[in-house]
Amino acid sequence: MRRGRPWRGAEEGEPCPRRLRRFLEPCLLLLLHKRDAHGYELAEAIKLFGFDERNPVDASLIYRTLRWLERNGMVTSTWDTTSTAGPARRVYHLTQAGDRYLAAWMADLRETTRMLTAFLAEYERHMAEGQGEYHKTKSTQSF
Amino acid sequence: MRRGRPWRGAEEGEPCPRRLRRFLEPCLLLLLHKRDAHGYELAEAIKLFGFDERNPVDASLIYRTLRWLERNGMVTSTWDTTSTAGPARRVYHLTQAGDRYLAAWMADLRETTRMLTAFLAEYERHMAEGQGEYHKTKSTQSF
DNA sequence: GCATCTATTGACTTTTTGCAAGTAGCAATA
DNA sequence: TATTGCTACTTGCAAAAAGTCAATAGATGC
Repeated sequence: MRRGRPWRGAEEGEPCPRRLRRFLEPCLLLLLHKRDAHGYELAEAIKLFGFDERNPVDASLIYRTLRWLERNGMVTSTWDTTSTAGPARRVYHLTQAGDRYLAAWMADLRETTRMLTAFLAEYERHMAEGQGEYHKTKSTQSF
Repeated sequence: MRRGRPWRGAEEGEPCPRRLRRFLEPCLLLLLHKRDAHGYELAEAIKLFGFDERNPVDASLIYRTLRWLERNGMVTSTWDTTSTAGPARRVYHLTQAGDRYLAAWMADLRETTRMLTAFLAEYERHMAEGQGEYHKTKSTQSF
């Protein structure tokens, strides 16, 4: 699988690639809310959530996250040895705790979206007001 | 200043407190786009962006981020010794590179918001469809 | 036999954040 | 004038999160 590229700082004037901390958790949980699945499969499906070629996730991070979710009772797993091809697969299953955890994550992400939207609006408002120029207001003024 | 509380994992069924990686950068840059300011002042103003009592940022992170921005040419700083009260203040000033960096951050945050909104919509869609129940679809179905 | 795809794991490193302590100037007040 | 409190900034260390890389291994097709 493709690997995540490192961020070389501000050299190219590019900000750190947008990433929400632990965002893989709600992604995996939502997929498992739909149906049971194994890691490799989830690694493919996760691309639908914006983890494509331009923003890849390392497979090991997916597996690690799944094991963390299991250790914390959010999912359970069983080995599927009747696989059609390749080695055995660890198939994950969402628990009730995982279901609640997902709901809490979603509430949190809604809040994050609200906050982000407000932040972006504030930026637009400020830029519209000052025609994109900076350090133009007196330093005694409040923000 | 108040400190950020640690996250004790999934024990309480709570997700990791919403945080965008390095989100302090665009926050500080936007404030400095408005006018020059020193760290302590920025630490107060940043609360407007959702860093309040429930979601505090450690002051040291603010100062560290400012020094990082300076090392990378996004801001410059000078000492203000004519302060009305307390010790000298390091006053930060946005550079043109910082201005561009902020613009790149904003483009990135807009993209993040789009992605997040799509993710939330997909969750709602799925929940509306299945009445909130999970593991109900056949494992042969795609996601 | 060898390459390729499927599938998972573990070790190591770096980045980012959290936490604590330290320094220090100035002002009010007891 | 000693103490407290607010302003203001810095540093070191630890922990959390993420990135990097390599290894293992079954199955299939050439």
